[in-house]
Amino acid sequence: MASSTVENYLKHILLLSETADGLVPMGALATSLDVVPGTATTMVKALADEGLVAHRPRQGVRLTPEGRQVALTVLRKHRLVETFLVNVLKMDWAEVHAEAEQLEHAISDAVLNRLDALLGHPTTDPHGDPIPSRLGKMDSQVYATLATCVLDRPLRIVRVTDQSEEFLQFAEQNGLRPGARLRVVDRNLAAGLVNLRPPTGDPIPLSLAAAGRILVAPGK
Amino acid sequence: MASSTVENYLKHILLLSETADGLVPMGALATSLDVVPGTATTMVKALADEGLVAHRPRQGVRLTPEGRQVALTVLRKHRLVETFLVNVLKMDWAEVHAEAEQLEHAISDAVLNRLDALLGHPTTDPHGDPIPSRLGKMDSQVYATLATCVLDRPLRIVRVTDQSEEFLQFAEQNGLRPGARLRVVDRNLAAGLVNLRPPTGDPIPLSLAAAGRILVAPGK
DNA sequence: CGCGCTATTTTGATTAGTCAAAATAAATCT
DNA sequence: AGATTTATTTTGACTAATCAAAATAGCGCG
Repeated sequence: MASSTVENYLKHILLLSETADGLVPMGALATSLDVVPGTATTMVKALADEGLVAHRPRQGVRLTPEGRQVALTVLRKHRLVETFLVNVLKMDWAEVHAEAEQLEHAISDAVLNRLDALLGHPTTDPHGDPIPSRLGKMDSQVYATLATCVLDRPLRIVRVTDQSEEFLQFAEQNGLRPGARLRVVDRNLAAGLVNLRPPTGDPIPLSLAAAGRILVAPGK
Repeated sequence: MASSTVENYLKHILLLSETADGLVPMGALATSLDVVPGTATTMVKALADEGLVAHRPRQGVRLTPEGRQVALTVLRKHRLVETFLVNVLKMDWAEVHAEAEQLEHAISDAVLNRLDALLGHPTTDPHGDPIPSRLGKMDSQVYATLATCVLDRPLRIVRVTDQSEEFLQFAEQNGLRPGARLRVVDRNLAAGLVNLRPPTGDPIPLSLAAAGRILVAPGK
């Protein structure tokens, strides 16, 4: 059995390798795990000995197929737990991430599958993040963000990729959750601002950085 | 925050002090936690430094009020989780103990209270074990067991105090769960046997040791 | 009273995971 | 190319939790 520390390393490598080209630099991994770089190096070498990752010294680390499988299972637990906490226990979507960080290492595969059935085999969690299937398949479709999409067309929010409580609370307040419809009325690169128009109510101003964390698709 | 190791020590001390007279001997604690005695001594001294237990060298250990509060919360989490796993996820009562051993250290107070509400504030778990209240009150009524109760009177099972999967599976199979009605038809001390009569079906023979782990009350 | 048994405590080592700080390699910039 | 900056790795040390085995304390018993 992998310790929760090992599970966390693998999960973070998986998440970071979505952005980078598959090779995750040590610095990024260390930052993401909130450890000093030396710790990450040491640990990654141990993971490599166990066959869970491939380490290219001075370049970065990538998951082996076995490591990827472990990471996907952890991610599946995390996202199913979040879905449970919001849909069944009616918790606020801003607070469930921290909870799931703990629970993802404590629930067995048996509980996982019961939970999955209870929730009706969901494919995304409350933030719109895709839930890996039991076999490790995960939707990896690429979406535009509010910082990059076309202006003045009807859009549908598909995902909010920010785990911080503050941002999620703000998003909630302004109806910025998966499924919501809106348009981007304009974008000011110099000021780093985006203006959103929800179907009803006042326009919403947003920083470009924040806008980049909201993924959208063309919405009818 | 107490580590799961610390939580486990406190929980085991709490459970063992119900049987003994409050002072738990190191040997019993070590056995219960499945560590060698020296480890228990070392750890208990550390817990004493933190004010969670009082250690009487060479005699035993007891919880301080603070330690007791932590232990009761852990126990509350354990038993509410078991109840959730059986009542909501429909898992088998024989397998939930092992699951709860992990989850009891991973769920926050926020989740705990949501679960409590979802379950309707239960006072016992699926095995009949009392669930400590949010304030740390726990029913500690003393019951007779099938090894000690009167013969040939209607009884009601209130609690099954054995966590092993094998025993619980056997009990399940024979309808020996909390709420079930039965009588003890006879008891053979020499052979170490007890014979039970359920309302319908064949009599059930049981060892005295096993009978001692089923608590009963007079049943109408 | 002293002897030996048993439970407990001590001592010295080990493992997983971490940090601080020094050493090294690679990349960048004149 | 040579010098400087930046990322990574190495080294040495630390903490929490554990075990094995030796030392000790208490107890009961002859």
